[in-house]
Parts: sequence; structure tokens; C-alpha cells
Amino acid sequence: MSYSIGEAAKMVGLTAHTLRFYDKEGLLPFVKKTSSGLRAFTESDIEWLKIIECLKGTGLPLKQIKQYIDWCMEGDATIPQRLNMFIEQKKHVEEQKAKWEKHLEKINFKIKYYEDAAKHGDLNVFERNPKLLEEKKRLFKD
Amino acid sequence: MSYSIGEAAKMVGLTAHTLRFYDKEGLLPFVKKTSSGLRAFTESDIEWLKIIECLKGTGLPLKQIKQYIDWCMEGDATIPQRLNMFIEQKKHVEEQKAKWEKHLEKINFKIKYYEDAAKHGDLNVFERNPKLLEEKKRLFKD
DNA sequence: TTAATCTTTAGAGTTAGCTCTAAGTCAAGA
DNA sequence: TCTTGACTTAGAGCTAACTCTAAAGATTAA
Repeated sequence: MSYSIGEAAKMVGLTAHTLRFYDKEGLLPFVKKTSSGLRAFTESDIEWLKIIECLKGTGLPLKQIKQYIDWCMEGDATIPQRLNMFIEQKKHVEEQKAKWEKHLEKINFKIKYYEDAAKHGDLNVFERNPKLLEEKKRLFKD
Repeated sequence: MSYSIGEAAKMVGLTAHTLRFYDKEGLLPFVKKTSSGLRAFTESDIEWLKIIECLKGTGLPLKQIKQYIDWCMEGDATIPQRLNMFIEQKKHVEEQKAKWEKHLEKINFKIKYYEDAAKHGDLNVFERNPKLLEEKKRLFKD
């Protein structure tokens, strides 16, 4: 059993246009076609799409995703490169998470700031709450 | 005391080109110019840049950042909108963090997978370790 | 004062990742 | 069989966010 491009697209939350674009970019060399030229996505192809989505979702550019797919197609000799790619991507994800954590602190500060401002209808927040000014200095020092 | 565009750029990790681009896009209405037409960034302007960087870093498009800056320039009447924007952005950041967490699980699975593959020089990982197959099914089921 | 190194503008060019169109082909239900 | 809707390709167009260029003016160190 296999899926049309529209069905596959729905299953992974993309459009058929996007899947064709990925195919054109060489990201889907594993997708076979029927005798009449229609793409037929297998269950295994859907799993490939999910891995592509995972890598894309963590900020890996399509070119590097293609590099990974190419390695997969080349066979067992490229296992070390693939392992290395995932290790690098894990590092990248953890760096990003730390960055988002820092951004979140600043956003939380802004929420406190504007909550007080909204309550009083003006921006004299630091006069009312000097501790918040200290927090601001700490958060925006670097 | 104030900073030239090049100094300001260095302080926030952007290029002078990018700062000029932001200015052209209306993101830096607060930056004043000297009598001879050079931009002079104050300490306060540098803080604005850091907030812009924070919002950009959490994925807010420049257009929406401009909207926020515009609200700030309009005065106290827009405090509720600004508060709301940060609350929405906090939601967004937390959704993203959850997504990255899920991606990270998949990446960790792939690392385990390829570590075993690298050790044995082939991809018969699931035959050697059926538990990993179960983990794969769990992680990629949706 | 002069040379080197900024900075200014307007505007063109680039990159990534889609997104859509046109013109035609294929498949499934009435 | 006919119609409707999904599929095919090549290729154009789009958006966001830069990135760079050219030509001219400003600043700074020797």
C-alpha cells in the first residue's frame, strides 16, 4: 500500500508543492513512481519525511539535510559521518535551548514590567519597584 | 557619550549594514543623528537593540518587532498591546521549547542507532537491539 | 594637510525556502 | 463514458532578512 503526494503531504503537515520542491532539491531520492509517473509514498518514505522534518525543525538547512540523505543512499561506509552529523545537531539544539532560556528570562521581565505599567497606566515602574530595575540590569548587562 | 554605527554593531553582534537596514525598515526611530548626519547610538539605543535581538532570536518577524517599537513610540496608551505581545511571545517560546525537546529525543535516538551501527560497521541495529526498535516506534508514531 | 578609515544614501543583488501557474495527464465515481 | 479532482513538469514569482556597491562626505591619526 502507498500514498499519493497529497496524502503524504497531509500526513506530515506539509503541502504537495513543498514535497515536490524537496524532491526537486534531491531530498527524496527514495520516493518511487508508478508506471504512469505518479509519486507513490511508502510507509518508509513517510518516516524519511519525519526525519527531514525533525532536522528542519532544529534549524538544519535543506542543503545539509540533502547531504545526510545522500550519505544514507551511499551505504554503510558513511555511518561515521551520519553519526557525527547527529552529534553536531544535538550540540546545536542544546545551544539553542540555552539561548531560548535566556530570551525567555528577558520576556518574563518585560511581562512583569508591563503588568505593573498596565496596572498604573504609566511607565514609572522602576520608581515603584527598584528591585525590577536591578533585575533589568542583570538581564541586559551583556 | 555615544557610539558610531560600527561600534554599536560590534556591541550587539550585528554588522553596520544590518543596523542601517533595520533603520531603513523603521526599527530604529529612536536613533538620533549628529549635525553632520552620522548616527549616534546612546546607551539606551543599545538596550533597544538588545530587545530587538531578543525578539528576533525567538522568531518574531521584523514587521512585528517594528509594530512593537511603534507602540513604544506612541506612549502609555499602548501599554496593554505591548504587554499582550510579550505574553503571546512567551507562549510561542514555550511551544518552541517543547518542540525542540521532542526533536532532541529523536536525535538522541539516532545517535544511539548510529553508535551501534558504527561499532559493528553495519545497520542491523534492530536485530541486535530490539528495544531500540520499540523506542523508534514510540518516537516516530505520530 | 593629507591619507586612511570611517560613515552616508539609494538602490541592486543574494539566499533560503517556499508558493504558485500553466498546460497537460491520470484516476475514480456516477 | 464523462466529469471532477488530483497529479505531472518546468519555470516564474514571492517573502524575509540580509548583503553589497558606488559615490560622496566625515573623522581621525601622523
